[in-house]
Amino acid sequence: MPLKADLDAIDWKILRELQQDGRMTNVELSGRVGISAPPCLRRVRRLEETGIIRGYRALLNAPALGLDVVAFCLIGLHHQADAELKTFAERTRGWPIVRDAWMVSGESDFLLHCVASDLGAFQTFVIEELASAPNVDTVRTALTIRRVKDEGLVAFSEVRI
Amino acid sequence: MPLKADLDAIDWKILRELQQDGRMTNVELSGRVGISAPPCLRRVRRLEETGIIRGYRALLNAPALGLDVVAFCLIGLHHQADAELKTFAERTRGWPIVRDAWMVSGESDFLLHCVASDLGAFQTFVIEELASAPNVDTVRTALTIRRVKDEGLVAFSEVRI
DNA sequence: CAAAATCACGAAAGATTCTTGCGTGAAGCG
DNA sequence: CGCTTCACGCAAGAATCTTTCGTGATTTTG
Repeated sequence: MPLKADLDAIDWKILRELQQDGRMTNVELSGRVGISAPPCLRRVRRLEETGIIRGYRALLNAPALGLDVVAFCLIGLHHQADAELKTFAERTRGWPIVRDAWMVSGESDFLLHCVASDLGAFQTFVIEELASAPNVDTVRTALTIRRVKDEGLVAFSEVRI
Repeated sequence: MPLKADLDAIDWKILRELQQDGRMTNVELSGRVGISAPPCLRRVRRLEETGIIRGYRALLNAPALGLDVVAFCLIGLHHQADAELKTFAERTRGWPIVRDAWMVSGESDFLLHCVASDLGAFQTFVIEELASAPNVDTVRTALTIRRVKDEGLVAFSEVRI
């Protein structure tokens, strides 16, 4: 399996640890991956600078914040030319309810991850904003009941090189 | 809009900042939200202890790690009794390719966020693992072309109380 | 209405951590 | 074989974290 960056086993451990706890101190991290603090920090900086680590984020508890509705929307457009795709992608960035969005291939053209305070707010968004947006053909929604799994990008079992 | 926790404007600012940069130092954070470091740290600890902040995570760049395929799978089961739903939910936790998963209502029963090194690995997973798992009725996949939006849970414009 | 209690803030100080600057040893190359 | 390169780890200064404590504002209570 070819890699686009040359990471050794220690780098993978660092990624795994920071994925589990992004606020871990460097000394704690260095101890877990088996090297001293200075080279550990240099590795983390390198991973950040090369873009392998895109950033750090606090994970928030939606229900505790009064955000009771998490849903996914699959959007089909009438026309899928490059300009239309870009136009719709830009539109998603203006909708605060849409937390992240993907352009996809398959039966739909976009997949939207939405968070709203209640069902009414979500339905208003779907009807008045999403479905009535230009070029939108189909809107299929899936309301989430509960999160079943929540890991980072890299599997914990992953060990390479 | 009723909230399940009593957060003031400063708490919302903290959540917004830590969502954008989860590794921000406490002094930097305290300066941004307009209070001194000690009370700021107390607020962060409180948000962590009450579970409003679920954790911190490094965001990784999938293509740079040789993970070229990101896809979503919509799964329909034959039987949706509680036991069957739990069984399938448990099964998703054993699949490393599945990074996070939701139980949903609508046309499907589960939505899986999958990451694989290449199309072959993903197809093997879909055919040999997913579609052939017990009780699985339908599998619809949407391969992602690119990420169009990527924010945290709380909108940056959000200001409450 | 006044007194007590509660709460959160901010200053100060000690402990921890970060970060940089070398010196050392191993691996790759001419 | 010797030079270069690279990454590690020690040590020290700078920055940050974290606790303690005093103060003032708000709320509760008699």
